[in-house]
Amino acid sequence: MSSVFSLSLDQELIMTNGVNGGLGGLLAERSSGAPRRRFKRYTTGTYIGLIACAIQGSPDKMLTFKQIMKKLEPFVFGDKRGIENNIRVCLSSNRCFEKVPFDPNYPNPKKNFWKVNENGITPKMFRRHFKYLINIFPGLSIPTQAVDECKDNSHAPEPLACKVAESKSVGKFTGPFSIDSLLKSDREVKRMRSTSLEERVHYGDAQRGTAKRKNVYEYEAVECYNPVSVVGRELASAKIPLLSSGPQHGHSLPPHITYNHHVLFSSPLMYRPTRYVSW
DNA sequence: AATTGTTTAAGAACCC
DNA sequence: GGGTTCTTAAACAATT
Repeated sequence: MSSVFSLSLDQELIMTNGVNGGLGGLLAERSSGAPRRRFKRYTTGTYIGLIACAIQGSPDKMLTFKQIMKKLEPFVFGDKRGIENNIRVCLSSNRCFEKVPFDPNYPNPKKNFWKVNENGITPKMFRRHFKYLINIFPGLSIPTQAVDECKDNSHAPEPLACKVAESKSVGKFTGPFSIDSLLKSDREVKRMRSTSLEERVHYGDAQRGTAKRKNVYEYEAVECYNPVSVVGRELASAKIPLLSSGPQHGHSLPPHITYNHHVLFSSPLMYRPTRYVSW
């Protein structure tokens, strides 16, 4: 079975800063012996988002490091080794990426698939690394029907489903994990939840490894109170329609909208068909 | 030797 | 402005 994961060099997925453009900018060449390069933060994309998209665009939702590099190859210019290093750092230091043994019977620490661990995606990470998907997914911002029945929202984990029901918003979903909320300031979101959420399970570090991380995610963990993907829950509770049959702005949702958080990454429609990369 | 993964650290951009 | 987050570089270990 083959799958086509399309990436467009000139659209929102790829970082644009008007200078270098695309990964050619983010992944700029480093001249040997030169002082540490000043990097330009790109507004709409990061390594994490890109890697996640590459992985989720694969048929099995997991790739080896080599396969990841292969997927991103068209966007890699210049110092390939440095870029590989950066991607490795990203993979091994972020909890949103998870290793899967190449062969479970013979686990090998150096031979793994990498997959996206949605449990490791916090709202903050979502905003930072995936928010550009909002522009690609009209369904994430369209008015939605009120989600007023917990029992019918069987695809969504209970805690959020009930929270959504509490909000009873007609027209637009405004729950704590609504896209709007996700795009609001963390402070606002935390204030919204502070009165209703009691015990939260600490997630540990969203990133692994470095010393400077050790106290970083203390408060961020507050946003993850259930071992279920925050992103997935958000989409579930908002009953995001599949893009292929999604409603237009101002239209009501079709009756049989099912929760499929994989749409976040898997739909080929998330990319404009400007340039395709197949694998 | 090459590849893969982990860890540390510094600097810069981002966010509150 | 200060804390946080991301990018980059580099060293190192383990494995192929």
